[in-house]
Amino acid sequence: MNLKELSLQLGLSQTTVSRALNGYPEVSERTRKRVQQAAEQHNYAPSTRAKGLATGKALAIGHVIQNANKHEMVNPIFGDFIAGAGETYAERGYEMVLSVVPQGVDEDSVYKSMKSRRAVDGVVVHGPQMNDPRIPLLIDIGLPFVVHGRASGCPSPYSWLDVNNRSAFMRATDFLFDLGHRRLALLNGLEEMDFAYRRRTGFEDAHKARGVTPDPDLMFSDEMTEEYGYATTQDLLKRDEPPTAIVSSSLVSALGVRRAVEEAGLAMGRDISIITHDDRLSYLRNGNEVPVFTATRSSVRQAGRQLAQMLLEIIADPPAAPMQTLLEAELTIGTSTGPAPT
Amino acid sequence: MNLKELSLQLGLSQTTVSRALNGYPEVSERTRKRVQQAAEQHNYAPSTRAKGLATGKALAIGHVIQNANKHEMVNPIFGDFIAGAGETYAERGYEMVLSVVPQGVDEDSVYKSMKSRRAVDGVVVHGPQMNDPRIPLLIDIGLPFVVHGRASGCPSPYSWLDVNNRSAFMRATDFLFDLGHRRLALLNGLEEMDFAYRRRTGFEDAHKARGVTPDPDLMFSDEMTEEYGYATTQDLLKRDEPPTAIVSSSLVSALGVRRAVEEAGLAMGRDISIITHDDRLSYLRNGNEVPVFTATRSSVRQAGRQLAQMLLEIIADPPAAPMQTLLEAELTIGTSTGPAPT
DNA sequence: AAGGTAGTTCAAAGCGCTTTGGATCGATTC
DNA sequence: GAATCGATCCAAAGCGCTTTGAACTACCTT
Repeated sequence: MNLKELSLQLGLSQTTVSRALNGYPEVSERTRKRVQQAAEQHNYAPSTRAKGLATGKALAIGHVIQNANKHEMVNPIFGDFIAGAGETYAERGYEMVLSVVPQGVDEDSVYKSMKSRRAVDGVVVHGPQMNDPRIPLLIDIGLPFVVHGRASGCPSPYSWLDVNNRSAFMRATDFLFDLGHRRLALLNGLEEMDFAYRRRTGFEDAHKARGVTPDPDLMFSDEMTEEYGYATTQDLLKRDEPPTAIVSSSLVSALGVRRAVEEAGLAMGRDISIITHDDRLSYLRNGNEVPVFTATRSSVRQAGRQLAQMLLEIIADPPAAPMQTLLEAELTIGTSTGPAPT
Repeated sequence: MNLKELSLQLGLSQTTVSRALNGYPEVSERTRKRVQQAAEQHNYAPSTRAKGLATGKALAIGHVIQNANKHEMVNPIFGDFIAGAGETYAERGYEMVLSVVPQGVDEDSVYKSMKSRRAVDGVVVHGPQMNDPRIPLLIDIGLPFVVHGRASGCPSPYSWLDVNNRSAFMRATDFLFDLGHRRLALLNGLEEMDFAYRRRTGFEDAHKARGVTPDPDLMFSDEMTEEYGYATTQDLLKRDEPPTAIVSSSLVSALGVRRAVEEAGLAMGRDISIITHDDRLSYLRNGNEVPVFTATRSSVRQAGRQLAQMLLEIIADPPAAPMQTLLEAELTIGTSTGPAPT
């Protein structure tokens, strides 16, 4: 069923039917009702393609997954973020287009192609790195976008939504200091990622505020796997002066940390304290009602929802200045932290 | 830049330019080269919408994420599956459209809408349950689809790609029997999921083949979280006659199992054996080179790639009979299994 | 020289929608 | 009674592509 057929059925012009369905005022309420009913009955919905062609809008937002980084790693937060963003799109009648960058293909060309094919009205930039080249590119080709995170070092302003990683990790570190800890380890993500840089800064700044010099031997950076948390912690515990507390960038790694700790016959919160960041992934909960780990937490799904709203606003009504949203992570107290052992 | 402008630039008709770019034979090689170069130079690519309108194809595949199940859980395998499927789409010039079912909206209506809006050429059905109602629906509305998994009890034939869950779990169970184990526990996923049903069947059938009656008190079914693995194992170990081996449906739960085991001062592979299914998720590896857990494994990313290929084939050239692919999981031996303690 | 042919190229229709610029009509105003 | 007006509705153009059917070459054939 298409517009033509439907309007023929109704004995109305295509114009009127189209206007009735799109809520224009120059259609009588009686007619509108009649049209809406007929549309429903015949299961009519305007063709996305035709509508897009006619309006010049794609009614779609692009998300690009870089497949290329080490180990073909899909970002574990991806699913939840997408779910959040998708909720917003669904509410607003937008479609979400996912583009996987094939091996050996330049990621830039994916954005250029999206632009020239007019396939999307805007894109979301995932996993920004420091000085991320995608930002100048997108500004250059004039494709609206919002970055999930920030990219330190980018000269031009741009829209973003980010968690205040620095303050989160500063608070976490402070919290440990308050508990009497002095030797703290940091299990961070890959340093080229902007969020990892900011977290390290928070960790270091908290040290400096207490007049403590952070020990480079206690700071690590890698892909945040369970194995990484386990192996690093094992190594740490073997040292002469092991740290009394560990700050982890991810719940996945924290599971590994916990394993090493328990395997060594130690108890979290008593012998060694652990704070982790928790993205509130749906399939990896930090306990049920009561959190297991003390954590800086911030729902990545909520971030997805909100970021999508920002992007749609920007598309609907391009603002003079970029939109920037900084979310604060909560510090939730679990059982993995306690006073420093004396 | 659009077709009209490009052909004006070149002094050719739109017809010729279109044909040159689409590889039709009635264009001289000289002209084609010229056209291709000009297209590249001006960054021209045909508008997806216009092309779709003209050809009647959407050049897009839909994936629907049900957001509605318990705990708003996004399936952890989702990211990797999508990444795999996306690779195929990218190679073949297709787009991937993700649709999140908003809370309170009927999932059926999402498929109907995709069909009536002609937004996609086909869809992938994720996470089939027993007697899944989506399958008759899709057959009814005539939207091509392939199911990732199977749906026991569906009367009409349909295309699917699945791992042989039954044989995988039968082999795993057999393997444990061969090692002398007799009291085996099963930590399965939610029973309404078809894969969970099949895995249980494999587990039970292996018992029957040995003349052993599976103990219902040792069989569990829940969402496959770390906590579930941990709590269940803890409980099991407290019993008078704890099982000597555990079969787990997911690596995430297996991590919990391991934690409970180690916390109890026992060693995997010596005091208690564990086999888990491993979807080879990129962010949750089963060890690096050497697997930690003995596991039935099958790459969900590869499944995504292959399933997407099937669907594209079906769309390009509808087969008389449905296409069905059964993948066999490998049994990889890690350090988590060993002879039953005597 | 007329006719046939393969190789190129093109004009125009059509895909299904939105939107512009009227047209129609009964009611209201002067 | 003519003019104005608001409320409805419509015909047709246009969005950017593909594809049909035809035309125009140059080159052979006979």
